[in-house]
Amino acid sequence: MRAGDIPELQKLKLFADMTPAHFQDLIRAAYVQTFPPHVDLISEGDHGDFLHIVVSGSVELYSVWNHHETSMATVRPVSSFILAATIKNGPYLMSARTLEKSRIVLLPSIDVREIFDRDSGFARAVVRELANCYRSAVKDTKNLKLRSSLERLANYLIRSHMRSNEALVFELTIKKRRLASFLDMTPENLSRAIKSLRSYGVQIDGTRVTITDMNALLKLAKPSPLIDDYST
Amino acid sequence: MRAGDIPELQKLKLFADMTPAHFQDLIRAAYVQTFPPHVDLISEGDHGDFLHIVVSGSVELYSVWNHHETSMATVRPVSSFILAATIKNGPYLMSARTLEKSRIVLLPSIDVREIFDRDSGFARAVVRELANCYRSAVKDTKNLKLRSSLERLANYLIRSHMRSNEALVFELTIKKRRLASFLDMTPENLSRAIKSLRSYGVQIDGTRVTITDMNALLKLAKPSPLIDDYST
DNA sequence: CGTCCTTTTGAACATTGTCAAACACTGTGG
DNA sequence: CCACAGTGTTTGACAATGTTCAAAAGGACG
Repeated sequence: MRAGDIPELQKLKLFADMTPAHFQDLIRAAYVQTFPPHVDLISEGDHGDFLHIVVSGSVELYSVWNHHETSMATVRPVSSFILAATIKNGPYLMSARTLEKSRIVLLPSIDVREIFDRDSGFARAVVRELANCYRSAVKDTKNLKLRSSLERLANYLIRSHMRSNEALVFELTIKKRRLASFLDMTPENLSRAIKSLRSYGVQIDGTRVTITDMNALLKLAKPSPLIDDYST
Repeated sequence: MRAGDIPELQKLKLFADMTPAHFQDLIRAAYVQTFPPHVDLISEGDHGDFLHIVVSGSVELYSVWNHHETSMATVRPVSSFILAATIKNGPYLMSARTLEKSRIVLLPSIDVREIFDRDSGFARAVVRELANCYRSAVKDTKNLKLRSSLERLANYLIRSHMRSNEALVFELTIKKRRLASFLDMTPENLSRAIKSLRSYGVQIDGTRVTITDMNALLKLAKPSPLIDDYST
């Protein structure tokens, strides 16, 4: 692969501060692949031989234990995933599958670790990225432990609202089934929670969300920059 | 502060790979302080001006939202905490308080960031540390989402058992109240869960845990290296 | 138009949380 | 050394929350 092949890669902050020569080295052995929807990319427990980057489409990170499955996150372009396993040269802690047709760049972990040792700009970018990942994960834990499922749903909607330029009408970007799992609820429980939100000025019809009383919703959700991520 | 003042610091993998000169620079402006039990060290939302290192005693990391508090982790010697906030120069996501009389080293964040930029050995160590923190946090989330409270307790006991050299009789190192919060249960619920574990060959009397049927406990807990940390 | 999948609804059930009270443990001061 | 206060833990009754199972309703797509 060459530097110009995937211009989207340049958008990644992870690669912004490295020397062009090292960037070349990094992507020389990389390759891009387009996957159909619902294809397993990696499986937890496997060894992390590649750093993955979603160039288009979207990828679900999920985990399984004792026949239960839970949705951990959705990765959207342009972002890398499982950086920690790559750097640590350890097993993946999460599985990943495509949600839709997706283009994925695969960077051999060994090259990532090698360039990481040689290029201090890249090393710093890796640190920033890992610090962000860690802080997101801490926020996830707080969200789960400190809030009820109704409060988690309310905050999820507020985050979605922020990401859609504060529109009061917007579309859910994931299926309700997966949203339920992401919020640690059953689909039935989510369905009922959605009904309960009507008394807080939220209408959800199919995938279309309409917020009619933001104050009531905020009063319930009590969003906090120390728990909720308004970036991404 | 001088390099020889706190020999315990040398034990930290975080400082193992840096040049002695940079280590000197890093700890020059640092200071050690001994705190009584139950003293607040940092408060979430505050700005991260110091990297903290527990030299002796122990520290609880906890979080608060909407008048609820939850215990996030216990930091034992010799470990740093809130490295991510230091590196990111961002607000703390968790509060910290001493659990007992504790000696804490305080390293000015600005120095940590400066040496981080100059010393690539240190930078790599920071990356390793953050990657570990992130992976621990992911495991926490999986533990919370995939397991029931009884299963979390069972796995907590198995981890404690491993840490006490696989002894079948050992002491709980934290008060049940905090353990409950850490496991995301109420004290009452924990108390009942402990009783339920009797049918899985676990007796808990005060702080003394006795495992009489490890097979039964393992069958319930189904521990996994992809969720449980047997290190620390 | 069916078929498959998701979502919704209802009812029974399980789990967990809340509140109040009893009990146990710890350390203090008399 | 004991009485006692203060804290932490346990227990019981009950309420709230969340899950399971079964079935119906709605959508997507060949």
